Parts: sequence; structure tokens; C-alpha cells
Amino acid sequence: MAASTLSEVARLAGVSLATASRVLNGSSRKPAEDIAERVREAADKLGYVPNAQAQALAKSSSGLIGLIVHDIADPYFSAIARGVQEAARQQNRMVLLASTSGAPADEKEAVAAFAARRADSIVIAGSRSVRTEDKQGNAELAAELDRYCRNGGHVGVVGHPVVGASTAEGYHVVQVPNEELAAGLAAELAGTHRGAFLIVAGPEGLYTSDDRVRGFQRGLADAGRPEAEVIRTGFNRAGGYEAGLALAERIKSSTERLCIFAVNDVMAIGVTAALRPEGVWIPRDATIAGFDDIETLRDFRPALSTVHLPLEDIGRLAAGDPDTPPVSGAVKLRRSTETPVESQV
Amino acid sequence: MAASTLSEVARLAGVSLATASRVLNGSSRKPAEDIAERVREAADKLGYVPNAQAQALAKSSSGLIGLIVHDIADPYFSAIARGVQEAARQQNRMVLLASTSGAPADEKEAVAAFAARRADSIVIAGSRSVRTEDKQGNAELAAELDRYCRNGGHVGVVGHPVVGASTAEGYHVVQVPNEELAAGLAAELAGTHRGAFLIVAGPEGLYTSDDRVRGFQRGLADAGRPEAEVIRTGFNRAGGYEAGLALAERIKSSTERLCIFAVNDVMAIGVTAALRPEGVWIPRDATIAGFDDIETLRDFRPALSTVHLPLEDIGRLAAGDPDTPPVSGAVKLRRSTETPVESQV
DNA sequence: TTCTTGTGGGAAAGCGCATTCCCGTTGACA
DNA sequence: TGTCAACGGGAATGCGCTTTCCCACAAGAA
Repeated sequence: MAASTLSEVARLAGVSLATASRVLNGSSRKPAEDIAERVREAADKLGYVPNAQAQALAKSSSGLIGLIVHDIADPYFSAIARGVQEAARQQNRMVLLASTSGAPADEKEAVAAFAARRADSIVIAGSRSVRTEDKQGNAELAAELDRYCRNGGHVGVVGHPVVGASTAEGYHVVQVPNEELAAGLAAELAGTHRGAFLIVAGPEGLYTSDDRVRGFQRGLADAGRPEAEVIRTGFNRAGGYEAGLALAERIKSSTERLCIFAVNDVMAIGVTAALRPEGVWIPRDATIAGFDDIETLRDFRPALSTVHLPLEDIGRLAAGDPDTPPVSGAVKLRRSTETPVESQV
Repeated sequence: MAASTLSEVARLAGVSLATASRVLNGSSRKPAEDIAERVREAADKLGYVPNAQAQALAKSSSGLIGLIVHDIADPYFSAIARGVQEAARQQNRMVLLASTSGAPADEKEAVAAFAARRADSIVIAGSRSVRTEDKQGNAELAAELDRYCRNGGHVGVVGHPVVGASTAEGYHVVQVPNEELAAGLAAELAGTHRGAFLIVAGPEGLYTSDDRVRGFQRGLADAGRPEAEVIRTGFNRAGGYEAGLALAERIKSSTERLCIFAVNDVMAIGVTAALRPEGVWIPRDATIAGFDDIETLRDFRPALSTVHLPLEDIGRLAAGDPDTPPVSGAVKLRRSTETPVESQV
């Protein structure tokens, strides 16, 4: 990648480097109009494209914002990414992308890479975990983040702070009221569902999952209902599918209707997909609710009850957009938790 | 963003800048082990993170790969993005993201921004168009790309070349056999469907849409079937929804079964969503097929007949991954085009 | 022992740009 | 007409790094 440089432009225009710089790349000092015009002409003729790297080096500010997600193809993350991207665009910056499959070690590496590129800020989406196998990774990630913040970087984390990260200057957590919303969902479901509840959760130690489980249980308790059984599985569609397979027999042989809370939408879809070929229909034989309100899944049938999360706004907030309202979700009861009239107790 | 510099490390280790550089940031010359160790210790103690901007400036190669999509939250694009991301990771590079909503003018700007950052290569996903309102934008985009290529950049375009771009060195188009695949789909559908066909297409001038329409018509013709009527609408879910609304009455009042080909999956979903509340059921009252085989939509019911496209591979290919097999799609007939036994003619 | 060759560290020259500081010019004012 | 401030352009420095070139030294050959 070579291209014409500012000094070439300056030479062609017959002015100094300084003047050319002032004309082309926004400075507080505005050279005279005739000179400016000459410089612009020269730049145009040469097809001058300023070297952002060099500018960044000279100004020590890169205009970059780093985004860390588990998987960019996951609709949850891509929705957040859209928000980050929009915020970046408004701030006239560009976003650097890193996918890590959720491994803290990879995230640490990504942070280091962003730091190397001198990104002005870093957004970490994707749930934190306290699983023992992630312990060392988390510590290293926290250390890397601390260093980045100490060097003047801004960090926005979605959901939960990185374990062990000190609350340094520039460290910012976008709170997502998972627990409250899950409690709200449980309360609403408890109002119409008479039978037992069951939770299909992610692995223990995953904050997002744990919060939603805790909230749901609390909501049930507040409604005077017994605690729900919890099934642990993968935090994705495959996990839900697996859980669905395990549940099918049980649902078919039981007389009591079950209400399933899957801790996110794609897991709920997985459960449903596994149940269907077994002849278990939603909401006829069991009901199910998810969490996130993924846009792409909104046309899914039966329409999935879930908790709406303003994912785009979350992304914007994490990217430091000041005009974005704070996160506020909402319970959305839809077809998948409707109790058929004839089977109501 | 300030951090400790190489010269600080060098001073602390008591060596020269050159030596420190050679030790820390891969060079062909390997200093003696004891010295190297000293440098590494110093770097570690200072928390040294190499400044990639400066490295890029010195080496004139940034390790960046720019990705342009219409909308990162669209599952079509996020799937491609995943592929690009993976390829980048393998090549030890980072991806820079830009969303443009498909406007050539924005794309041109994105290319310029990538060029400014001296990205090693640029991937443009998202369909090209020849609509008159895009004419000037396309020309400017082409000029910008040409300049980028002439300066040694590599560009990979998904689907169709940018209108007006000269086939300069480094310009690479990932061919997607839209027409052939659409023809294949039509052939298969013509085998089971006896009634009329209708195409819900994107706006005229959009290559991807036009190719699929043309292919489908050709497939029909080859099967001895009359040409299908074409409805033009937006190339997204909303467009499909609109078309669905317009079609509902017609389907209900006609005795002939209609087979709808929506030129992409989300449009097909939109059509279906609009039809359902009108009492038009798929595949009972009409059948429908899409294109792309979006992963998130795979659990949709009735399962959508579609054409599978290896989107991740496409992303990888566009990012210049040599180990990725060429693009080859496949027709997937599923429930949405099954002709109910009782209504077969 | 002397000359050659090879080895490895250091000095310095950029990479492309922003910015500070300097200086010549001009206009206002007395 | 003389003085001073304000203005605007240019030279030079430095951002953090890579890399070439140079040189000192040691080891091998003659």
C-alpha cells in the first residue's frame, strides 16, 4: 500500500508541508483561500489520501474503536455490533472487530491487539464467566484491560464487569437488568401458568445465565410458586436442542403442563426444534419463553414469548454514545406461552 | 492513548533501539539469547505494547482488512462477516468494519477510509446495482477502488464486480452462481408444482435480485413452463411483507395454487408473515421458496425451501483465503414447497 | 602473525504527518 | 512616517518504529 504523500502534494502546489497539512487535514489555522485552492487541486490531481496511520502517530489518537464479540454471526452480537457501528459512525470513527468464541484468553489477546492499534476505546460484548477453567484467562484479561485503561483507554463492557478488573478510570459497564427482567417474566408467567416451571440454563458460572436464572426463581418465589428445576447445557441453540431432546419423553409422559424458561432466545428455539419431531407442540403440550427478543426470530411460529432487550442501544451505550437512553427491557408475552383455553386448570 | 515505547524498553535493558526491535517484533536477525532475555524482561516490566500504527508506518503494511456490508445485523452479512473474520484471524490480521446501507456513496467513503488506514485488502459484500440514482455513486466508488488497487491494495467483491471498475491488478470477484442456482430451483419446483409461479424480487437494477429472477425464469422456460409474473419490492423483510399483503387477496380468491419465489430468505419470511394473519397458510394455500439458506431461519416453520449458499466460505474467499473451496450452492427443498397430497392435480 | 570473513550490536535515516516556533509581511494607529 | 500587533507561511522537530548501513570484534585461513 503506497500512495501519494502530503509532501508530494505540497511540492506540486508549491507550498510547504505545514500549509498543505493545514489545508487538507483540518487545523485551527486556515491558510488563505487562493493557496488553499491550489493545494486542494494538487491533492485532487495526485489522488491524495491522507495516511491515517501517520496521522494517528502524530496526533496519538487513532479514531478506532475495538469491538469484541463471541461470534459476529450470532444475531445477539450482530445486533449489538450494529449499535456500536452506528455510534462509531456518528463519532466519525471506525470499528475494529474481533471474535473470540468467548474464551478469555482470546479476549485478552484481542485487547492487546486493540491496544497495539491504539484504539481509543474498546467494547466487550458477551457474557463474563467465573468458571474455574476461565480463571487464569480472566485474570490476564483483567490485567490487560487495566493496563489499557491506565494508558488512557476507555473500556465499555456489556452486562458484567470483567472479573478482577479494578474500577480504573475509563472503565464503564453497561448494566443490563437481567435479573429484574427475568423476575418480571416469571411474575407474568406465574399469573397464567398453573403447572411446574423448568429452566434451561447455560453453564454454571456464566453471569448472564446465572442472573436470569436467579431472577426467574425470585419471581417465582415472590408469586408463591415453588422453585424451578434447572437444566444446565450450552448457551446456544445446540444446547437448547440437547435439552429439548432430554425433555421430550418427560413432557409426553407427564400429565402436568410444563412451562420452560430458556435463558435466551436461540436456546428456546433449540428446545422447540428438538421437541417438535417428538410430537411435543408448543404451546399445546408445553409452553416456553426465551430472552433477548432477537429480531430475526420474531417471525418464528409459535411467536416466542421473551424479554425484549434494546441490543442496539446497548451497543451504542457501550461505545460511549451520550444520547442513548439507559437500558430498559420489557417482557413480551406471545403465543408460545399462551395457555390453550380447553386445557386451563 | 499513551504507553511505554520501544526506546524506553531499550534504555531499561541497556541496549539500542535496533536490538530491542529485533528482539520484540520479529526480525530475521536474532540477537544473542542473553541480551534477548534482558530485553524481554524490560518489556514485560514496563508493560510494553508495540504501537501497531508506528509499525505500519515503518513497514508500510497495516495488517488490516476492511469489510463493507450493508448492515452487520442482517444475518446474510453477518455470516459473511464471520468468514472474513476467520480468514483474517488465520492471516493474523484484524478486520475493520463499515456499514453503508448499500449506498454507493457511503461505500466510496468507506473505501477511502480504509485506504487512509492503509488496509491491505478490502472486502465488499452486498449487492451491486445499476439503478440510475446510484450511477454517480457507482462511478465514484469505482474510481476510488481503482485508485486503491493502483496503490497496491487488494479488493474482493462478493457477487458482481463494481460497475465501472477496471480489472486492475488485485481486483478479485467471488462469483456466486445465483443464476444457475435459481434455475436449478425453478427446475425442481416445476417438477412438483402444477400451478403458476410468481417472483417477489428486489428493485430492478440490483444484480443479485436480477440474476436470481433471470435464472428462475430460465429454469421455468427450460421446464416448458410460462414465464412467472414479477413483483418488485424492497430487498428485505419489509419488502417481502409488503408484497405478501398485496398478494393475500389474490391468493384467497384464486382457485389455482401459486408458488412464490422470493429472491432471498428474509423476503420469503416477510411474505409468509404477511400472509399468515390473512389466513393464507404455507404450504396449504400457496407454496414459497427463498434463497440464501440463512442459518438463523432454519428452525422457521414451515421449513423454508431455499438455495443454500456457503456464506462463510464466500467471506473467506473474498478475504483471500486460499484453502477455501470455490462457491457451490445447493437447492434445498423443504416443507414450504411441499404440495399437500390431497390437493395435487 | 596478518588478512579475510562472519557475527552481532549501534547509529541514523526515514515512514507520513501534526505542530511548534520563527520570521517576514501587512495593516492600523498615533 | 514610524511602531507594533496581528497574520500567515515555512523550517524543523518529533510521534514510535523498522531497517540499512557501519563498525568493532572474534574466529578462521594463509
